[in-house]
Amino acid sequence: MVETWHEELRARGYRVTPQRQLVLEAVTEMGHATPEEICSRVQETARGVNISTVYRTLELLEELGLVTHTHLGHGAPTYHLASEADHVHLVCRGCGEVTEVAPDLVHGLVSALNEQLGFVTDVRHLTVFGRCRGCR
Amino acid sequence: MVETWHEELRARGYRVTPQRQLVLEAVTEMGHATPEEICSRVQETARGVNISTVYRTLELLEELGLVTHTHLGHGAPTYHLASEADHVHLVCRGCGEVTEVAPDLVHGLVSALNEQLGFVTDVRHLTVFGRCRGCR
DNA sequence: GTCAGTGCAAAGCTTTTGCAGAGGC
DNA sequence: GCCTCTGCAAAAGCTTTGCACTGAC
Repeated sequence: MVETWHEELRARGYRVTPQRQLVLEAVTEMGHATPEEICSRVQETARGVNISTVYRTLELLEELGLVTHTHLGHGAPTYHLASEADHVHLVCRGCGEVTEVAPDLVHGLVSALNEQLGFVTDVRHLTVFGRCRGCR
Repeated sequence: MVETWHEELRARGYRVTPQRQLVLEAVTEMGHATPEEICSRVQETARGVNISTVYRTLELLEELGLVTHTHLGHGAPTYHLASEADHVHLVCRGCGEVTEVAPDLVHGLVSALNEQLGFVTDVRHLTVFGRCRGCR
């Protein structure tokens, strides 16, 4: 799977740049990260990289289907690799902890929405708020 | 249930003001609305009301348990009455339409999370992204 | 009369945009 | 060499804050 996305980029008339490679690397290594965090990580390697480039790159990578984002609360969205196994996010209002759970937990919900309403759920974007065991 | 929240306010050392009454009325009438929209609505009655007052009031009303908010995507959160029947939000990525569905659709999910992980779901804050029938 | 609440203006934070120069192809 | 991408700076969108005046009690 080495760098096949380079071809994908070129095929669509986009260019392969160091910034784009670094952003994708950062997302790969960090798992869940905000644009700000990704930018900091990238800047450890290439100091000049601008936050607006990170935003533009994330938008591009998302369009290509390489990354996705989720809203885990008020603030900034977090990005992670689209190729990671699907998972649902649990966010605890007490301690703020984010847990990933297997998507089969929501399978019933997804089927019901599809059958009853024709609504196709984007499972990767699903975030459940509540309170974890320790914070009740 | 007429104005029992007035007592609640006073009991906690807060005051009952026209602005607070108008904001609560607006939320009641509008269902799902952003702070901006609520402000506009309030200003139809009382022109001088400031957006920062709306923010401060919503925060207070939420603390009192009278209203809740949900994030329906990138932009501003939307507020609605906490006393409204619980419901889950479906947001279509195609047309942006927001649909409310009965919470029993997610009952299986909620039970599973509670039994398997001890996680208590805040159903009112649950938003499901995807594509509606017309936008597939 | 006291002190919480308000309006106003300014600042804060995240994200987007315009533009000239840099660099991938 | 062409044209996309980048950095920079400025603007835009949403929310918060400081402060003096207003008004609920």
